[in-house]
Parts: sequence; C-alpha cells; structure tokens
Amino acid sequence: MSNDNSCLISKLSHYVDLDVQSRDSLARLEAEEEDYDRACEIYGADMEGQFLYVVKHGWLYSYIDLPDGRRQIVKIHHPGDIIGFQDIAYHQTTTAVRAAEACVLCPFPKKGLTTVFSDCPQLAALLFAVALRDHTVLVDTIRAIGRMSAMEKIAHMLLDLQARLRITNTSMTDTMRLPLNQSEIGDFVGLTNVYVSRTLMRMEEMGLISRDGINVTIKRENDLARMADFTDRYRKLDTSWFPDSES
Amino acid sequence: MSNDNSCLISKLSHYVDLDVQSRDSLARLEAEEEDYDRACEIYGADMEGQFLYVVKHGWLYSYIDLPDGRRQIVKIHHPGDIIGFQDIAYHQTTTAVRAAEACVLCPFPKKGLTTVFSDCPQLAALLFAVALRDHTVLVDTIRAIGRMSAMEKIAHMLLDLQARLRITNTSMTDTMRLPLNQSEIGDFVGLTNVYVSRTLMRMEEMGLISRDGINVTIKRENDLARMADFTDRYRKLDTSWFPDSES
DNA sequence: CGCCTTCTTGAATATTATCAAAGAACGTGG
DNA sequence: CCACGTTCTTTGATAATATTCAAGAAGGCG
Repeated sequence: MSNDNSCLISKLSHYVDLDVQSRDSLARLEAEEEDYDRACEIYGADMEGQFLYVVKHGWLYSYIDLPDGRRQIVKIHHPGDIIGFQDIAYHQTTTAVRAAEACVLCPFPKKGLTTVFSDCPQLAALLFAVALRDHTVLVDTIRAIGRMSAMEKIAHMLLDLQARLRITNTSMTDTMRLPLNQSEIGDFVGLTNVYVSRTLMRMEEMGLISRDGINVTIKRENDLARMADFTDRYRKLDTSWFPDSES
Repeated sequence: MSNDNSCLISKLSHYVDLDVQSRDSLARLEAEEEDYDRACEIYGADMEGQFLYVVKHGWLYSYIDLPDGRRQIVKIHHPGDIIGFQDIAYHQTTTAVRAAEACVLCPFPKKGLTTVFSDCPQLAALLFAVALRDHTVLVDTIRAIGRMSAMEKIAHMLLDLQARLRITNTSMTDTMRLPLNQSEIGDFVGLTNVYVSRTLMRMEEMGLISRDGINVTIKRENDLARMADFTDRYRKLDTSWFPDSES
C-alpha cells in the first residue's frame, strides 16, 4: 500500500512524524474512491451518518439550513480533510455537506476509526489535537461573524483559507483558487451575496486584493491581517502531551 | 476522597456510568479550591496556559477581544465545566476567561490530564466526546450569530443555557438565574447592550419570556424553539464507540 | 441616603438586506 | 467555433435592522 500521495497523511505529518502503523491505518481509510459532481449533496443534516470521508480532490463545505431557507456554511473542506469527524459523538449528522466543485472522496465507515483509536495512540492524540484546533478556528470565526464588519469578515475568511492551504503547500504564492461563488462566501461569513460583491469590489479598489476569475490574490496581507486581527491557528500545535512520540 | 458532590462527575455521569478509576481521576482534579470575585479575570488570551480549572460554583465566560475594544464571548461556563480544555492543543491560551459572578474554581495543571488519558480510556473517550459536543454547540451558535435576527439569537441563547442546566438539574423549572448583564449577553450573541434591552423588552411584551431581576422565565418554550430552530445537543451522545464500557 | 452600575428610551445614523435588472462569464450542444 | 441558455456578478434604489450617542430611571450596596 503506497501512501506517498495521500494528502491526509501529508497534512497530519505537518504536526508530527507518524509511525508506520499510523500511516497504514490512515492509508486504509483511503482505500475506496468516489466521484461527485459540483453542487452535489454528499449527505444531509440529521441523517444516520455511518460514513466519514477523506477528501482526495476538490473543495466541499458543511452547512446548516434554517427552516426558512437561510443557510450558514460552517466549514470549508480541502483535500486531506476528514469530513464528518465532528459528528462521531452523535448518532446523526449535525450538518449537511455539499461539493463546491467536482471532487473525489474516500468514504469509510465510522467504525473504521475504532481501530485507529485502539491501535494508534499517537494518531488518536493527533486527531484529537486537530479536532481541538478546529474548535479554536471556529471560535475565531465566531468572533469574525459576531463582531466584525463585512470587509473584516471577508479578510478573515481569505486569510484563514490561505493559512490552511499553506500547511500542505509550503511554496504557495499569494494567489489562490477560490472555487466558491459569492452566495457561498456570504453564507460562510454571514452576509448576502450582493453585499459580498460590493465588499469585494471595494477591497479591490483599495488594493487589498485582486481577482481574476476564480483566483484571488492577497496583495496586502499585513493590512488584511491587521484589520481581521488574524492569528494562524494551523501552523503549530502543542504535541508535547502526546503519548510515546519523541519525534 | 469523597466525590459524591462533584458537579463535574455528575455532569459526565449523565452520559455513561463512570468506573471507580475514572471517578478517582476526576476527583483528583478538584483537590484545590480558589475563590474569585465577580468580574475578575482568571486568565488572559495568549498567556502560557499551564492550568485548567474545574468550576465548582458560579458562572464564568471565555471571550476574545478585538484590538479596538469590541469583544466576543465564546462560551459560558457553569459549575461542572472544565475551563481551558479546548486550549490543550496550543502552547498558549486562545481566549481569556472572566468571572460573571463570584465563583469557586479548582485549578489543576495541564499535565493532570495526561494520567487521565493514559489510565482511563473510557474517561478519555468521554472527554473527547464532550469536546466534540461543544464543537457542535459552537456550530449552532455560529448559525445563530451569522444568520438569525436579534430576537432569534437571544431565543437561541436562552434555550441553549436552559438545555445545559437541565443536564445536572433534571427537576429544573422554566425559570433560571441569568447572572449576565445585557452587555455580556450582547457580546455573546453579537449585538449591542442597547439592542439587547430593546429585544428583551419586546420578547416580554410578546409573552415569550418574563424577567424578575436576575431571573428569566421561559414562558413559551415551543415558540422560542421554533423561532430559533433549536436542537438540544446536550441530552444524548453516541457512546457506542467508547472502549470497553458496556454500561 | 447617596453612589454606582445597569437598564430603558429616544433620536439620529450607519450598515447591511432586499428587490430588481442589466451585464459578464461559462459551459453545452450544434 | 459560435449561439444559446444558465449561472454568477455588478449596480442602483429603497427598506429594514442594528448601532451610536445621550440622558433619564431603576435597582443594588455600602
């Protein structure tokens, strides 16, 4: 089983050197592959969720609808992410997941994690730490949505996405592909698509960013970081409390 | 060591019957006690956080400031909660914590968790599950803050607090003590203190709630739940994947 | 009783949403 | 490779929601 090209493994390896057993356990999760079209709903909310998914290609997002049609996007999933991990403490899914573009997923049963937890304490600790990291990221998002202006919210979102992509792609430039339309951006930061458009225009006029089709360039990262009071939560984790890994 | 009166143990026992070893491990975390005054800052953000705290009495909250003084309250802590748990994956604290009223805390060093993780797999799994539960609660909060009107946000907050208090206090009435001023409520749901006041008045006129000093009565819970599309995330967790606990 | 904090209320303002329509981009099939 | 339909983005005008500033009322505490 070759696991050299697994984004999941390379993403997790950013934090600790995984032992062979851990790498094998992870590779097993990526045994199956499935293709999904853009805008396809992978699963809905409040479903019996027996499956998790490793993202192989493409972006997706988790969201929750309100009864009247309003929608909140909660997390954007990139290659190497595990979708559904947050829901393992519940019998049913708490969010729905949709493909932001055509993508490839590796589904695996919820039970597949049991062996990880029992056989690979180091990996279990890492997955735990990543879950806590995602919690902190969510806290930063709450702060942005609850207390920031439209432009600050969008600045925060762009910097957050960039920081995440930098984990696996260390040679990243200041330009990234952003396969989300403005309604989706709005649903993520709590604005309407119209106001997202106006705000992006304004940011472009101010020279903070530039856009070219699906690509966004962050031109004045420091200024954006200052206005969003941004902290990179992805780069480093405290792994000192992990079991038996001195690496 | 008697652990009959520990709110931490009774709160966690709501989900699984803890074995003796787990109960002892938890009791050890509550060995020390410290008193704090109202409005006292327990710790700040970005501090070296070697200590966690079990709440023994009183309410507190975690928050983050923005550089210009705006503030977002992220979580309200009740007796039986563990403060600082979310930060163990980082070297520094990611939020600050303040006492909403006079309170009693049991501080213990971050390392105190290591023995829990290594000696009590069942308890480790439960703490993990509770962390995931809190993640889901945060997702619901994001949805409320990002996509709901002022009244819906406040409805959501009240129902969330009530659901949490019901875990330990099963005989709870529809009235609860709410030791938060309107600025704090506003900082929690993303509104100004002024608009919180207006909205609470309106909710009272509509007969949704009533207030008497520090106490709030939820008079039309079903209507509030419908407007906030509320789901109780506290009552039940999926514990089937826990190690060796058939209880 | 008096001080301090919190809550309420009013008026003016700012920000964002809504509605509507036109323009741009994009993919598909001929 | 072009025409067409569709989706996405931009722009304008108007409306709703929440904020800000300010001042007075209520309540708790020494």
